[in-house]
Amino acid sequence: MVTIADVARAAGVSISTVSYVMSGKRTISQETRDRVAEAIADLEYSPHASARSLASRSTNVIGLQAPLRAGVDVHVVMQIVAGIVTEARSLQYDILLLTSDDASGLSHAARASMVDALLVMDVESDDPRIKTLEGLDVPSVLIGLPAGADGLVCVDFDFEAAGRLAAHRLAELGHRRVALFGAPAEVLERHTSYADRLVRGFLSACDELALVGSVHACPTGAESTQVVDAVLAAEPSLSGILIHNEGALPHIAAHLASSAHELGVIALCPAEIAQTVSGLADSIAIPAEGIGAAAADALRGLLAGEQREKVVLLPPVLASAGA
Amino acid sequence: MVTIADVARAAGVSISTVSYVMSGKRTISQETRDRVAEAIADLEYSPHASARSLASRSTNVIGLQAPLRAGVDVHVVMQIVAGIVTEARSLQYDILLLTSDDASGLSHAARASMVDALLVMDVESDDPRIKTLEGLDVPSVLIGLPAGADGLVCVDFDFEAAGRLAAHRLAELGHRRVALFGAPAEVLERHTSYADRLVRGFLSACDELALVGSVHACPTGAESTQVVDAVLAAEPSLSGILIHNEGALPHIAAHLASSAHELGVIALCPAEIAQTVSGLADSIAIPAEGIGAAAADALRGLLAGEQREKVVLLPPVLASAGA
DNA sequence: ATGAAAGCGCTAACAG
DNA sequence: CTGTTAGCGCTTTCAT
Repeated sequence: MVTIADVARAAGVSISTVSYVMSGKRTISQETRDRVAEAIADLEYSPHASARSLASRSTNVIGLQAPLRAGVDVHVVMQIVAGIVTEARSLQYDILLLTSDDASGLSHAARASMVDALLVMDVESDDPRIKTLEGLDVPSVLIGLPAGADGLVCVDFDFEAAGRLAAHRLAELGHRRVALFGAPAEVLERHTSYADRLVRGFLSACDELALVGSVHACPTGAESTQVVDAVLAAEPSLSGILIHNEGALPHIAAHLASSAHELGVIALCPAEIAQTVSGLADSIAIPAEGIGAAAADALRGLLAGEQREKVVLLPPVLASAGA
Repeated sequence: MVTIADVARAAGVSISTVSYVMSGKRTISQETRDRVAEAIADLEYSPHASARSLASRSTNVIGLQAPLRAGVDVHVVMQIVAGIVTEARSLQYDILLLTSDDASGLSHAARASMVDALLVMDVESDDPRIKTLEGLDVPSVLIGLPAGADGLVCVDFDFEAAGRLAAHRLAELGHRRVALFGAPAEVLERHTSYADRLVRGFLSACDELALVGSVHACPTGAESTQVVDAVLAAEPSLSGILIHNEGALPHIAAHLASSAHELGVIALCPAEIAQTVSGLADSIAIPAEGIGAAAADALRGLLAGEQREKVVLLPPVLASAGA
């Protein structure tokens, strides 16, 4: 392997000069800088990451805990990760995908100095990882907005506002009886932060608007249409619905299109998903990639020691459906 | 931070003893081992990953290049990654998600000694990363089966056999004119390894069976039904199809269910996806998580210096559709 | 503007 | 069975 000593020798300078050329932390004569740069290029030198982080006490790596389990909307997760990765690359950070998804995985990564910061996805309303994170000496950002994370930076889409927005829009379209078809039961039962907040926003707005609103867990896939049919059977005057479930959306949309019911449908999902479905009244886009980018940027801010707001919520925007 | 010296002091032994207790590379008396273990637990010691890898010349990290771009089947990608992560955890490896998706990202990770091995997904039939990988001194595994990767270990689902299997099954069901509705055009145009192989297997089997077979790129979403309609219009006697496109599958299935055409449909997708769709004749499961696990295991084999076959292809299995 | 050298925390000889 | 110590490759004081 090529070491900094090889580069120094090739360039006819000392080791520290090579180091300073790379870091820019010292003024170096143009001539020397060129010779070093040339040697680096010639030898295809890349500094040994571990040696560097041992000496500098920083890794340029962000630890990421991402949900790979079932029930989550995979497009959303992938896009958030893509956003994180893209932003991280521009900041010269790499992403360590933690292979353990509990609190101990986080503290291990931190104590072993594997990461400069931690990014935690799929946060539950009352998440045990929160107190662990608060006790660590590496900065962290949550994607989600759990209860009692006062000390931590949280970034997410504003699902509560999205729920309210959807209810308002349904009311505006003249619907009086409305329903939210949401995440699969396992996600709701875990009290995943975003699902809880969406429900809260939707129902509270229904209350204020004197709408009759209900919430239904919704399985992924064709089964979802049975849930919809059951709800419609029980409440025939239901006329407007909000769907927050990627996997169910196309099935429900197709089902309603070929059925007698005239339902106003709002979809809450990434814009690209909404585009692939026809028959929607409106949609509210989940800016998934933006969430990831915002989270990575918040982390950059923390790492740079900036003073930041603790909570960043991306606002929902109503879009008329393409069809 | 807690260092090995702290542990040694607390346990009343030398630092090398602590090191050997952790690695098990030396026989240590039970008593000493217990004292050290206790000190480690008390102090919540985790060895500094960089210091360890600098000294030991290994990182216990696998570098992963995963496709986060559009067009790929996100479920498949997520499940493959989940398989990799799960297997990696059991092997005590972490996953570094490389934020650059080109050849230079691979050689950088290798030269900087950031990883012990590389795992590359979304391989194209003639992929520029192949010769880069061959020149590196870290072992690597490709997920895919490109042309001319003679020196490299490749793991994948046997898409060619799957294409043949589907054609045989369609023939068996009595269809004479068949079509493959495959990945989006951008994926086919990139000559992604799996898409190429599926086409090859499907068409060659059609040939042998004297079926009239055709292949059609297929957009994701409701638009896909237009492609199907267009093909059916041009070839009304088409009676059997193979769908290899997660994002199009539910739309096409729903569309055909409410249309006059009586088509035999085989889906090629993860089993969980097939389950969510009704109206399928049969399905062939893509064992996505298994691919990831097999790839990680192949890497483990390489790292352990085992003699291994260069190509591992998971065989396709026909499943009657749940509905 | 440049060098020399002292660590960073650990592993693995080498020495009992 | 255990301890001492020389590196691993780099960053960063001190020097000059």
